[in-house]
Amino acid sequence: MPELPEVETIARGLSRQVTGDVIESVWVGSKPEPLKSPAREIARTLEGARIADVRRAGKHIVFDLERRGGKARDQWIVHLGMTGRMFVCGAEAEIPKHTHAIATLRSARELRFVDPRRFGRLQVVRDQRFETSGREPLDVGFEIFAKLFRGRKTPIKSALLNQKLLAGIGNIYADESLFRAGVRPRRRAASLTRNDVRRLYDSVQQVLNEAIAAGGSSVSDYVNADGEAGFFQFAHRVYGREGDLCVSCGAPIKRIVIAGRSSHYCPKCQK
DNA sequence: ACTATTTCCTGGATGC
DNA sequence: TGCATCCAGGAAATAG
Repeated sequence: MPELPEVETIARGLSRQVTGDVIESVWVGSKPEPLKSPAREIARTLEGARIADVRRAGKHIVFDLERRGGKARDQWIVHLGMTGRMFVCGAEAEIPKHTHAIATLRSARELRFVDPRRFGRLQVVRDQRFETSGREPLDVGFEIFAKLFRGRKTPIKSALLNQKLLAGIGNIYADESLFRAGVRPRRRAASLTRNDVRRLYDSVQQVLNEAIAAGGSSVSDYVNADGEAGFFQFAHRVYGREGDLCVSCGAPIKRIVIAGRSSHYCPKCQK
């Protein structure tokens, strides 16, 4: 499932493939489509626009668009949800099931959005810079990071998943960060000591940077913009390892459910 | 203002 | 083999 490192990897790949290309026409699938903006507005905003850059914001892919001669700051925002894929292919390539949008490029290639589970979302933002409400975990300073958890009764795991606080962390990297920080997922966010928060801050940055370097985690069917799997799943220490032995102390990894999300941790290493 | 719970959605795994 | 059921989870909606 695409979280920050996977989206970062995809956005980099797409940026390399389509920056400078021009969107000639757009097709958006019929009726209940995963859209946040009306199909007509998406088509109107994209058609004729030049892709100036592709980048990541939180878990969103952002296509910065440029109009001929215009100064408008339009953007095409793509959220992949759980199973969404965004990739470039030739126009002759077979159109897979669950294809919801196709942008035809001047280079005669196509940019396609495919999402079986339909948790993904397409959106356009016009004349303003798209911003996530949460902080970027790799840019935020320690003091602001620490402040996010102050006074919060919610479990630290839930706080890490809350995109309004930090944008981009999902289930995998929340669990992996908490393991490295030695903090149990059920701990109330406000109960973390300054040292806990310090270790968590360092762990989040470490895990995300290592995962980006590994091209993300391919747990279900995630592949990057070039169709290649990432390999950070081999570095997971707790996620998906229920019953396996802790790499650090040998105790069996536990799995519990917090707010409906499975959470993995080492009962011996995490306090 | 917060927090917790429910809902959306389909493919793959599991169970009988 | 086949059919039903469960589960995964990001974020929005709903309830408390």
